[in-house]
Amino acid sequence: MTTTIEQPSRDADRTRAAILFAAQQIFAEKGFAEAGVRDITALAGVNPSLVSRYFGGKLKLFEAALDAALDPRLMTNLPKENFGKLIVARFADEDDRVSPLPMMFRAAGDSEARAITARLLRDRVFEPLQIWFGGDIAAVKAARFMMVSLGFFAYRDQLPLAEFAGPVEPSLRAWLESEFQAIVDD
Amino acid sequence: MTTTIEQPSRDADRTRAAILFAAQQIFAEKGFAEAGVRDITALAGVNPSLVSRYFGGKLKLFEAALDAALDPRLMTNLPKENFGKLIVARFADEDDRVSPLPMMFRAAGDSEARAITARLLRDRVFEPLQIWFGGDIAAVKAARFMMVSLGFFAYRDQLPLAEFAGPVEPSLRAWLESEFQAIVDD
DNA sequence: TCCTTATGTAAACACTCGTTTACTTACGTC
DNA sequence: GACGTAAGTAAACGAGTGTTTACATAAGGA
Repeated sequence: MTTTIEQPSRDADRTRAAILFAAQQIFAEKGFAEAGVRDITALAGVNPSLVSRYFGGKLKLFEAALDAALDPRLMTNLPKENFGKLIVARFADEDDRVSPLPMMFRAAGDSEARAITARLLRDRVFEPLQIWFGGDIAAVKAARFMMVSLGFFAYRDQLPLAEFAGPVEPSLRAWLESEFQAIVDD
Repeated sequence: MTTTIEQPSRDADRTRAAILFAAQQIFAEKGFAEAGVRDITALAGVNPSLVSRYFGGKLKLFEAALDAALDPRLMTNLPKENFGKLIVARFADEDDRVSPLPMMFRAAGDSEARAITARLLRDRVFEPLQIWFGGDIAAVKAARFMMVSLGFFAYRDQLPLAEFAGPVEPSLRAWLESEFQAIVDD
C-alpha cells in the first residue's frame, strides 16, 4: 500500500508561507501599489483577510516578501578574481529566481514602501557588501556597486528598448563586467 | 500714475500653465500614484475638474509635465572634452530646477505612467544622445550613459544613506566624472 | 463524544480618488 | 447695455481599496 502523509486541511504555517510566496510573485510583477491584497490571496488560494491577520497588513507583508527575496550571499559568495564576469552572469542570465530589483523599483511610488526598501537595501545588501569588500574605501566600493547594479536594472526594467531586449548586447556586457571587476580590484 | 497691465481674472492659457507647473512640483515630490489631482490643483489654486478639461485626465497631465521637464540639450550642449566634470556638476549640484528623474522613478509603480516614462525617455533622451555621440557604437555609448545616470539617481533617490547625504563624496564624484568622460572618449 | 480553540470565510465598512455633471460667473461682442 | 460663450466652481458619482467584524468549521484533547 502507498503511504501518503496525511496533511491537515488547515495549517497556519503553510497558509502563511503560501501568502508570502504569492506576494513575492505579485509584488514583483505589479509593484506595491498595483498589487492588490485580493490578487495575492487569490493566487495563494486563501481569504484576503488573512493578510491582516498573519502579517499585520499589506505593508508588513511587503516587508516580509522583500526581506525573504534579499540574499547578500548571492554576491558575496563569488570569488573576487572573477567577480565581474560572474556577477553579470548572475544578474543578466538568471530568470528562474524572483529578483528583488523589480519589486524595489516598482515600490518607489509608495512613500512607506520606499522607506522599507531603503532600509532593507542598506541593512541586507549595502552593509554586507561593505564588509566583504573591506579596506579603507569599502564604503565607496559598495556605493559604486550599488550604482552600477541599480543602473543596470533600472535600464533593463524601465527602458524596454527594442534593440536591447533579450540578451545583453556583447560589448555592453563586457563593459559591465569590467565595471564590476574594477570595483574589487581598485 | 503707475500703469498696471490689466490681467483678466479668467485666462485659460495661464490656468493651464499654472496646473502644469504645479504638476511638475507635486509629481516630483510625491510620485504619480501619491500625487492627487486635488493636491496639484490646490497648489495651482484652481478646481480639480480642470485637470480633466484641460489635459484629458491625470495620466495625460503627467505626460505633459514630464515632457516639459525633459530637455536633452542639458546634456548635448556640453563640450566633449570636459563632458565628465560638467555633466556630474549638472546632475549633482543643480537643485533649483525640477529634475525629471525623481518624477520618473516614482512613477514606476503605475504601469501606464511607466509606459509613458519609457517612451519619453527613449524619444527625448536616448535617441538625441545616440545622435550626439555618433559613430558606430553610439547605441552602446547611449546605453552606458543611461545606466550610469540612472544608477546615480536611483542611488541618491532610493538609498538615502546618512554617510552619502548632502554633497557627493569626493572620490565617488571623481569616479563618476571618469565614467562619463570615458563614454565620450571611447 | 463533546467542547474549546485555532483556522478560514463572507460580507460589509470606511475611505480615497479621478472624473463627470449641473450650475454660476466673468469676459468680449453686437 | 444685453447677451452668448468661455472659464471656473461645487458637489456628487462610481469604482476600487485595505481592513474589520461576525460567523462557520475543522482539529485535537479531556
